[in-house]
Amino acid sequence: MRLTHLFTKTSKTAPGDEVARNAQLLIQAGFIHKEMAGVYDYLPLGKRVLDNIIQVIREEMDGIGGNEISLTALQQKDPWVTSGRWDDQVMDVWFKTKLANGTELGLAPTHEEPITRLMKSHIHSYKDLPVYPYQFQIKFRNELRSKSGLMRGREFWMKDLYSFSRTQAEHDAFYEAVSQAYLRIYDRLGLGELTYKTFASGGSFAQFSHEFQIVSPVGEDKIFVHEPTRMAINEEVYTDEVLAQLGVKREDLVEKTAVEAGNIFTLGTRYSEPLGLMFTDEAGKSQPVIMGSYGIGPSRLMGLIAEQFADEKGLVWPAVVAPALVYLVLIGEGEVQAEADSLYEQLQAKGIEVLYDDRDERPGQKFADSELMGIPYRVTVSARTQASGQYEFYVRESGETSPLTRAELLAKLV
RNA sequence: CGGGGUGUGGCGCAGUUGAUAGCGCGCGCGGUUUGGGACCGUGAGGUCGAAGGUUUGAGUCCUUUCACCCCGACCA
Repeated sequence: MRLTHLFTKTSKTAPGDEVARNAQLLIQAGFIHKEMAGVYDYLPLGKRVLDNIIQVIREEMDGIGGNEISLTALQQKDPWVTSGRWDDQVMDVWFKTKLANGTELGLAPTHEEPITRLMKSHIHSYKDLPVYPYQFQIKFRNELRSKSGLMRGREFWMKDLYSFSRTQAEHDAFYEAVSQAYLRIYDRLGLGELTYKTFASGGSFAQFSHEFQIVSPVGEDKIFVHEPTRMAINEEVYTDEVLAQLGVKREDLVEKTAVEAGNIFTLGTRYSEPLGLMFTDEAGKSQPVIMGSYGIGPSRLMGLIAEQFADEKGLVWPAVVAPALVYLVLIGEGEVQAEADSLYEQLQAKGIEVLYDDRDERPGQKFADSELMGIPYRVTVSARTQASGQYEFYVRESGETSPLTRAELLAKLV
């Protein structure tokens, strides 16, 4: 993309009403725009980052047999009444609204009820199982207090996967497959070293659920990490009984602050039973489907990655999620511009995402913007580089600069 | 929802014991510049969050209210 085609602007100053580093930088660099507390618009560059995160998750979900769908945000009251979760005392984050005729509706904070009801049209026999629908969707949660920029919004992106299995063993195997896929996701996003699969409270059908906690000073959760096994325990289940059960000793655990970036739940028949999602087994007997739900918040991950890798100059995106791989700086006009144009075309033709700074701006402004935006690599084309026959290649993360010919540059990027 | 803080051009801010608003950035125009956020000149842009009140006079004082941020309680 040419920057002359990009409508967003960077700002020299951080917004005064944000304290969270992720929100400050993302707004300053023009990635997002705040509508209200906990509600943000994604602008072109921010949308790319979000989409890149989503794509990594999508690939991993498809890899374990997921079927991508898109459910509605508007929710009919009935299935939620049936499950017992329409009550504001039970589900205290509801946004509720009404049809013109007065019928009550809700804005989905999660999707167990509708997906369970929906699957009744498609699951009848053991031959129809197991299945794993998932989606990326904006969830609505009326939090008492939103905070920390993208980390905790009232409207946020979520990947929610639901599993429908015949037996507990079949469920357990898939649960483990999701767990492995999640670890691969955090790894690919550059967060692997910081991620701990964490034991958390489970519910009626399992003693534990598992959270994927990413160690970060801006976290809201306290976890106790067992480094040798890279396992952790959320403080909510940090008891002597649990420690004994998991075979770890208190003195081997280190307390850390972390951000919950994903969680996986065994639901058992919590929803299938009341909503009547049954299948006929091999013996011709009707059985409730065994379910699980598996969430990851792509928007929270975006905030976390922004926060985690930023430095004093601005954002620093890992290449997989960056809005572009290369920031191409043009300094000059005429032949120099023709050279930059041709490089831009060639990189694009090779499938490399490039932000081409073809604006009529001072070099300093272009350099500063490339750093604020956190694009992994910067290539400068100027009269100087024309004369030497080598571009200036700059790595955002390390700050290192080196001269490269076009062939060398292509070899490095492709 | 309890406690604390903040609302003044697009952004960041100043505004004294009350006298009808200013600075920087950004933006328009003219010119000089062109490898680290240039410079000179000139201009546009604000019912001071909202409503009510006190006063000859309110950005400033009083009341109510809305919004935003932080801490706490609660959550992907």
